[in-house]
Amino acid sequence: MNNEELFKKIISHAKEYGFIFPSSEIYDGLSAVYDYGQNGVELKKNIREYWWKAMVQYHENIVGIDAAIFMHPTTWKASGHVDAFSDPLIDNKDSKKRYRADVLLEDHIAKIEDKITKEVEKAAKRFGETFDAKMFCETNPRVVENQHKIDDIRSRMNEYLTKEDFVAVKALIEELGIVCPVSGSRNWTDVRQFNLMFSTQMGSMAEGADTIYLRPETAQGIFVNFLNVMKSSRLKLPFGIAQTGKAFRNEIVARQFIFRMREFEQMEMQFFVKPGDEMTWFNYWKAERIKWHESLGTSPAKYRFHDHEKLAHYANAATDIEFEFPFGFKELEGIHSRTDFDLTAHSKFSGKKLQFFDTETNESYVPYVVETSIGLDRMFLAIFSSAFNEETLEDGSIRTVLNIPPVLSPYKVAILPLVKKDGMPEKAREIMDELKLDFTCQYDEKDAIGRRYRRQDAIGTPYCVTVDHQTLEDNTVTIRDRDTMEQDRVAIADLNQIIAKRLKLNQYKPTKM
RNA sequence: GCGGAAGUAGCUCAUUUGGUAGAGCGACAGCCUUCCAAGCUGUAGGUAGCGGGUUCGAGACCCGUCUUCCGCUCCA
Repeated sequence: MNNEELFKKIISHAKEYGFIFPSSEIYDGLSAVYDYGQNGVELKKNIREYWWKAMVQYHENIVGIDAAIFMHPTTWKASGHVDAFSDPLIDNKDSKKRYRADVLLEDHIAKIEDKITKEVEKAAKRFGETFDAKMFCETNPRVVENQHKIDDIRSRMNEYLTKEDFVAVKALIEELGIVCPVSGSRNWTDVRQFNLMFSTQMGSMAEGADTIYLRPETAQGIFVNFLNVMKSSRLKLPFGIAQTGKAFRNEIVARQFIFRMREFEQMEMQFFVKPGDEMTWFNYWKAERIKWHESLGTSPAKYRFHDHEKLAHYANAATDIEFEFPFGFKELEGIHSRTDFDLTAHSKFSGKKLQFFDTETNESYVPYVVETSIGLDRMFLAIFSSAFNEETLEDGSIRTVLNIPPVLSPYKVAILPLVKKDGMPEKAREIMDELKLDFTCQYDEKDAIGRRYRRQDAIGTPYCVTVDHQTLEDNTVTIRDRDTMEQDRVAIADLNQIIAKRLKLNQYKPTKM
């Protein structure tokens, strides 16, 4: 089976067993938007909790917040998102090059301006010292005409861009006969507003309402709360602020199932450090995060670092943790040394002093930031796709099983009466009522026992507790392990403790800072 | 955005050149069953992705559109 087939199987398994459904499927779905089903929501929640514990609960100097998705519009000016992610773009179909439509028009204007300049220079030479450039420009018919052209183009361009009338922008480009500098052709696509950020209006009146963006990353919610948290928590550098939550990006091409979605969930931690210490912490978190991934038991060969050579405007070091998805190694998590870029920018735009006062040196300074940022949906896909297995058993039959790390499994225990008589269902219900207080449990009495085991395998339940005839005599049950299919006989009274102990096995423990 | 492939029941797929839409599995109800999906009986579930065209008649042919997957591109 090749990877493409495997990926298709994984996607249909996700749907068939209630992990992930296409959004609004009864209306044909919505491109690159997905809903988590009854089992998916549990797995996703467990991943989030596993991360949260590793970050917040296990580190005394890391706290969490939950910032709103809506933020003050100036946030995105300070962060650089407004400038970086909002342009009218047009592609040349022949050269496949993409241009900003306004830049193409400005270049065209510049060419006309060149013509005027040359005209003026020529005249200046001719008339010598008596030459009055201003008078010349106002009276020379060719210059006047070109100047009119420029004014016309510029005013129309500004009008169309303000109105976001991109059809008119394209028409203008075609009317002016602008060609692609690379291919020299006029074979243009439509002008499209490339705006990575989703926008909406705050205030129900259309007039006077402010444009509000849905956050394209959760990190800014942490930066704008830096002062609040520092002042209310008594934390000293180095310390971290963690957050999980939805972010939104209007990707041009959103693909590969839940790998690249327009609405997605991030798990981010911004670690504030003393300037100069950032590389030490960058390396600490690099090692720590890979350790976290490996604690989940997926083969280390599926992970690798990818150091950035070209750095973003805010970073002085950056690496990705890449995971081998069915469609190849792709970014799963980013670890970035963001310097003081964000706090300095917010300081400038807000006028607030976003600094830490170091009582050891009696100095105030803007902390540097080391960020770990992981896509929750991507982590879900990483876990789900590597857990999906079709095993060939000794008798040649095939078992479809999700080898999800037990700590992350949607259901921890299934309680199954061997047969639906002799009081076994009642006994099983009794056990279930106890266990469900601590673990997510499923009860199933329908069909043959073997089939019920396979049903649990398919959703990744690590333990099946079976009530049989012996149970009725001595209050013991069998507990079946999903991965080995082996069974142990244990006392009902010990079940809770045994399961709890097994779930804790190999769990992540942080390295001392 | 460009190119390729696909879309019939929850799933996998039939429906010979156009002639009133079917099976297996699954689900549900019941029977039978002492341990790894294969026993028996019954029930439910589809205006064939959607829209239009050709035709006496379209799941099938044509056009459009939507969605998904793959490659390129883009993004990070």
